[in-house]
Amino acid sequence: MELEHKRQEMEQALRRAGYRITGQRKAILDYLVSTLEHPGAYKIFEEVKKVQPRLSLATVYNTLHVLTENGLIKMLTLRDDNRYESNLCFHINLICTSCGKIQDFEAGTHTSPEDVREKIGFEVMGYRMEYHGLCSECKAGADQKGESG
Amino acid sequence: MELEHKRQEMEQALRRAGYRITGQRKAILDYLVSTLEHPGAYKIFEEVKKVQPRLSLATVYNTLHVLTENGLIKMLTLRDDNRYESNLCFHINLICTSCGKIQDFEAGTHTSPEDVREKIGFEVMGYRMEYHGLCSECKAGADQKGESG
DNA sequence: ATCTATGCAAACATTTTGCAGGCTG
DNA sequence: CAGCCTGCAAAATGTTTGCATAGAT
Repeated sequence: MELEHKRQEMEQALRRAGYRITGQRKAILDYLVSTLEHPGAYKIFEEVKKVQPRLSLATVYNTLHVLTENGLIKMLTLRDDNRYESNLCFHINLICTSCGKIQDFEAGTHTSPEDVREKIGFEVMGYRMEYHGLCSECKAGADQKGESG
Repeated sequence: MELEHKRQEMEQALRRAGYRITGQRKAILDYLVSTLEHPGAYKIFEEVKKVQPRLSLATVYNTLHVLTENGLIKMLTLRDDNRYESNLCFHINLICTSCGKIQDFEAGTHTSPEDVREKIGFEVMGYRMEYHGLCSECKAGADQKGESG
């Protein structure tokens, strides 16, 4: 199964990075790769608890932290809560301002709001674009360190 | 002065919406339109307090809420805190993953990561695109209400 | 004069931390 | 078997709320 494969890859990545694979982490990975929702920490806690009844919220936070740090999942931060997604391919997050649902939309290079409306009926009212990276100052600092080593 | 003008327009908008223009709100608007930083609530509190010493944090939150609700400012939510900006023209938020600084980049229709690097030396490592609007279900609901009224 | 907005502090929700013991490798 | 990871509960952080009073219109 495709998802099973994806989870196994994530486990390998964790192992390689020196982390242990516990039942809790497995279960959290399972849930994250299988859901299309963009769950928050508490939602993850509730869902995974069905499989791991003794799970604690702190463990969820710990695991999410580890996964984020290692680039295995991404954190979306909405106005009131943090959500997580395991879909790392580039896509547009469609955020409904009415019900709060988040969908992913696979984007081509020149995807436009019209494409989104035509294909899945999502009505775009506004958008936001973020680039993450290094500002010129920080890049200069990083370059210096890199050159000297 | 341009900024003064912008603040006055925001005051008018608030007045039209039935809000009162208090010294605190004026001062907060003043600060928001004048800064290029993307301050969080506490930063705003600290800065505006220099002008309005009796200002309370709750008032800052209240005002930010009112301004956001009325579309006069936008909230950026980062991983750990919420930031605000009064720049409503479309632009790309350049978020430095090293120092956390946020800059705005005026974007054309086809701005690319290369443009950003060439023009201001920001090195793009990743990006995120969000569309905000109505999902198909919510749109259907809104249409029904609209038609029956 | 009216009624909203303020300041203060307590309430709240969410995330992090510290410690003793269990489990992975 | 060693040391990381877990669960629990308490601590820390950021935001909201309730109430009496000041202040805008």
